[in-house]
Formats: sequence, structure tokens, C-alpha cells
Amino acid sequence: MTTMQDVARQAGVSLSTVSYALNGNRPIAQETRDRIQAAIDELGYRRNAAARSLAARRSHVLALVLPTVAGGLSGTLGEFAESAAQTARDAGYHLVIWPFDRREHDEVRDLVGQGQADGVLLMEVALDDARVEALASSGVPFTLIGRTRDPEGTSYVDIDFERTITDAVEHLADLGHRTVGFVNHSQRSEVELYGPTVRARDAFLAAAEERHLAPVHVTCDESPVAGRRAALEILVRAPRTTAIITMNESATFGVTSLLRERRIEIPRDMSVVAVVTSSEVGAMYDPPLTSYLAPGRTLGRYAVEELLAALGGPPRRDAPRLVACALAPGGSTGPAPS
Amino acid sequence: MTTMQDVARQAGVSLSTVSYALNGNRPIAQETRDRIQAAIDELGYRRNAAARSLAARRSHVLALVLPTVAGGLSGTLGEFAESAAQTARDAGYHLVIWPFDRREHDEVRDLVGQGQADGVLLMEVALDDARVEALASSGVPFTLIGRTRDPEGTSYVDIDFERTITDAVEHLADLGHRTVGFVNHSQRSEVELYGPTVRARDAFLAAAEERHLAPVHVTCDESPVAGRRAALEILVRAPRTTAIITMNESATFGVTSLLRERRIEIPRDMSVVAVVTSSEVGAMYDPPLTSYLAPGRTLGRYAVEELLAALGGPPRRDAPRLVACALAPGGSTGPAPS
DNA sequence: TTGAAAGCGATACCAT
DNA sequence: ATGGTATCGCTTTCAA
Repeated sequence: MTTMQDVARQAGVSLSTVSYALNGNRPIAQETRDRIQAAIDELGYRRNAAARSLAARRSHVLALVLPTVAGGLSGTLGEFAESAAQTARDAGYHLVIWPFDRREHDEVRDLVGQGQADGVLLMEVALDDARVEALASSGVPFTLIGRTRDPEGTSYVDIDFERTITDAVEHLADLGHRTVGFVNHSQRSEVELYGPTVRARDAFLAAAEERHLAPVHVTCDESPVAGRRAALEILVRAPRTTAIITMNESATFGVTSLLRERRIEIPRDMSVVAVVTSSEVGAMYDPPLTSYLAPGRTLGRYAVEELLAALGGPPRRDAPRLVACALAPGGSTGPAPS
Repeated sequence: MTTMQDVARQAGVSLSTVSYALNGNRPIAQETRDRIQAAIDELGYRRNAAARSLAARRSHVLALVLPTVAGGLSGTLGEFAESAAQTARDAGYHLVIWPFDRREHDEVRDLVGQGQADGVLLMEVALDDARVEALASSGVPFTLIGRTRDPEGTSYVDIDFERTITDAVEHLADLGHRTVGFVNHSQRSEVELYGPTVRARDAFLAAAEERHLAPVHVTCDESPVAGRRAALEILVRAPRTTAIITMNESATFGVTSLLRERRIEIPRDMSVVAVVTSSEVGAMYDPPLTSYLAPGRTLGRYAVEELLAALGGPPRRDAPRLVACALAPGGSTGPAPS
């Protein structure tokens, strides 16, 4: 193994000069710099990460904590992680994945205590989340993906559910729909005050009232079978429903399949909008679903930028914390039937 | 910050005794052990990771290198990553994600050279893959997810495409089908000798011959639109086709939608089998697709076990390297129409 | 603009 | 079964 001392010797300078040349926080004569670079190239030197972390007391690692969700990372989670990793790397950090669910908060504390990460990204945040307090008391900088009940004072980024749902409702209202269904996440998540569920519900009801629509809100487990049941419930509770918004990927295809079975044609008899989803999923249906796409990549980047700012990096001047889903037009929405 | 020295003082033993007690490779009296543990608890001590890595010359990190695929990690990739992270953690390692595609092999070498990881997991391996040689010459232990052309001598785990495809073909043959289509990955991947594409094609043709079936093999880009085209091509080339196997998640729904449009009913007129897929995707169709599920979790575990063995951990005695996809019965297959 | 040297907090060798 | 201590390879303060 070749060390910094070897490089110094080879370049005819002192060890410390090499160190300063490498992390650039001290002016170095160009000629010296060149000699050092030549020595590095010649020896194939690479700075040892552990020694660096020990001396600098920084690991240059960011951790992404995410729950072991059934079915693994969804497509959106994956996009997020990848974009975050990319952004971190550009800033000289590595992104580590720590698969811990909400109850394993002490594990997270342990790792943080070992100095395994300089900062933490926390996904799937609930309105009241024990992990948030655990992190806060441990003293590491951290950024939430999602929001607690009272987000002020904590660093976070999130999907703008209010904006997204409102957009979707307006889209349908503009098409003349008067009775609109909403297929949300599970009732369990609603009871547990999972942020997206609660915010979407409230936004849906508020937007419907604003536009004088009749809202039909149903919760729904994450499965096609449950989706069928949810669609049925909507049809029973409000037979005049002409549009359904779904925020539940697995349920969406249950909804469409029940409609087809009932000879309710999309979009002629019923418009369907999938929100907080991916284009891949939307493209799986025929016609392609009108969708509002989860901004996974954008959030990944924003989240890391937030965290880096907290770590003393460049501040994010008026960079948004909330990102709405963008409309991807599809063939599943149309004017309300007369 | 509290150090090992603090713990030693508090427990009334020497620093080295604490160290040995912690990593357990020297007999320590139970009573001493208890005193040390008490001191640790009292002080809230956690061993510093950087110092540990420096002194032991091991990072206790495993890196998962995966290409920045469009659309992020797919569901299966996510399952794999999560299971691998879990297994690594149980063995005292962390799993880091390094998002690099095939051309960025020197980036991987850099990180390895810095001692950022003790071992590497390489995903999406092509039959000829520059990254493999880069890793081999760098001297880190590594395990491939997938296989190169000549896998002997390298550590790898992979889906057993041959077994999976053969199973699917037999399943259909047993149901009386005589002409069977296969929707593979893209032509590009076939030309580039992407392992799964090539192996699946060959296995399909061989299994069909074995059972005296007429095979119709088509390549297909990863999209529903391409899937429609592929289905059409199959129907044109072999109008008597009564069953289609798809190994292309995005295309599958294009296939089914074209069939529906043509009033070809599943499974009455045409059986459809999705291979190397997830139950989530299968459940999105109505009826649920008969599927062969990608063994993401199993592979994640096996891959880490392989790597740990190469790192001097417990050897994997006759643990398999190849894992076939398991059949998840659905409603999309049935007897061949007469 | 450059150098010397004191740590950083563990591991593991050599003793006892 | 336990202790003393050199060492890992770098960052950073203090001096020149």
C-alpha cells in the first residue's frame, strides 16, 4: 500500500503539503501541486478513507434510513435513492442504505454514535415519529423525507400532496365532473396518522368543497383485490360518480378491473387519475393512465442538498422543500358523461 | 466524546482488555466482561468506526454497485438490495450503494483503492463486462449478480434462467399448447450479449425443441407499446400461437392489451405466463398473471454470503449459486383451446 | 508557501 | 486472563 508519506517523498515535499494539496484548503504553488500530482499518478496513490475520517472526525457518509417495506423499494423509492446517491457523490459523500423500520430507532442511534454517518436521511416519516426524536437527541444533522405534524424547525423535503391533489381535482372539475371518488392508502395508515394519507384526504375534501364537487373518500389496502372493493364502495355510496382519483398503486388496477367487469368504460363512462405514481405504472394500463408523477429524483436531490447545508455546505437559498407531482397526460380521463 | 480509554478507566481494566472484550477474540473472565459492559452502558460508549477501520485495516463495508437504470431500482432490484443489506448487517457489515454504470469502472476502482469497502457486489453483469476485470485486477473480493460468459473462477449468484424458462415451457406443454411465443428483452440487449436475454432465448428454444413445440421468439423494448408490437409479431408469424411467455415487465401489459383489443381472451384463447417478475406486477392484471417470481431476497442473501465467504467468513458449503423463479399460479393460463 | 509534529481512537503484537 | 504500547494513515495546529 502506498501512503501519503510515500507521495511526499516522491514529490520531494513534506507530508503536510501533500495533505493540503489534496483537500485544497491552503494555497499551494502550482509547481508544487504539479509535482505532487505527478507523484500520485506515478504511484497510483489513493487517500485512505479510514485514516482520513479518523483525523478529520468526519465520515463523508450520508445514511438513508428506510423501512423494510413489503415488496422492497418501490420504483419511486428507488429513484429517490439513486438521485440522492448521485447528489451526495458529487459533493464528496457516499450514500449508505440503512434498512430499519420505525421501531428500530436505537439501531440508528448506535450507528450514528459510531460515527458511521455525518448526516441522516429519514424516509417514510409518520406525523408522529419516534425516530425523529431519537435523531434530534443524538445530535446528527438529519433531513426528513416527509413531515412530522409540526415540521417547523426540522429540515425536510416532501411531496406537495395538497397541491397535487388539488391539481387533480381541478383537472376533473374542469372536465365537468361533479362527483369524484378518491382511493387513499389503508385505513391503518390513516389511523396511524401517516402523513400522505392524512394530507391527501384533507386536501381532497377541501378541493372538492372549493369546486362544489361531491367527494367520496375511501381508504384501501395496498392490493388489487382491495382496489376492487374500494371501487365497489364508491359506486355503491355514490352511483353518480364519474371520476376516481387513486393514490394507491397496487389498488389502481383493482379499480380498473372492477370497472371493466361492470362494463364501465374508461374514459367514456369514468375518468381515472392516478396520483403520486410512476410513468411505468401508468403505462401498464390501456389506455395509459392520466397520472401525477412522484418527483422522486427531485426530492432525492433536494433532500441531500438540505442535509449538506446543515452540514455546513452551501446553503439552499429559497430552494423549495415541497414538490408537487407533475401531470403526465394519459388516456384515462375525459369529459364527464352527460 | 467517550473513548475506549474512558471505558477502561471506568471499569478498572486496561484499554486492550476492553478491545478484546468487544471483538471477542480472546477469552475474557465473565466478571471482567460484566464490569466492562456496565461501564459501556453507563458512559453510553460506542466504538468509533473510523479508528476501528484504520487499525484493523477493514472498513466493514460492502458495496453494491448498480447501474443508474432508467426508472431507478425496479421492485426486484429493491428486494435484492434490502435483503443483501439485512444479511450484511447480521454479519457486522454495512451495505453501501454505489450507483455506477458499466463505463464508470475506474470510479469503482478509486473507491476500492481508498479502502471504502472490503468487498463488492456487482449487479447487471453483461456476458463481457469491463467492470469485472477492473475489480479482479484491483484485488478486492467481489461477487457478481449475474454471470460473465465463463463464470468459472469468479464468485457469483444468479437467477436460474434455464430452469425457469424450461419450467414455464413445460407448464404450457403439459396444458397442451403446441405453439408458444416468447417476449424477451430488447434486441439491443441481445446484441450486447446481456446474460439474461441470451440465456433465456437459448433455454426457450431448447425447451421447445425438447417438447416438440413450435417456438416464436421475439425481442422487445421495455415498454407497453413495444409489447403490443411484439404480440402482433407473434400472431403474424404464427397465427396458431396459443400461449405467450413474457420476460419483460413493461411489455407484458402491452401484450395483454393487444390481445384484449383483438378479442383474444385470456386464458380461454391464449395463455400468458410472466417470468422473472414480481407478484405485485402479476396482481395488477385481471385475472392475476401466472408468474414465475424473481427470487430477489434469496439472491441478495446468497450474494452476501458468497462475498463474506471470500472475505474469510464461514464458507458456503454447497449453497446454490443459481436460484430458479418460483411459480405463482394465477388465472392467465389454461388448457390449449381445441 | 512550506514543514514538523501532535493527535485522532481503535487493533493486535509482545509480555507477564 | 490481563496489560502495555507501537501502529494504522491521515488532518491540522504551530512555526518558520
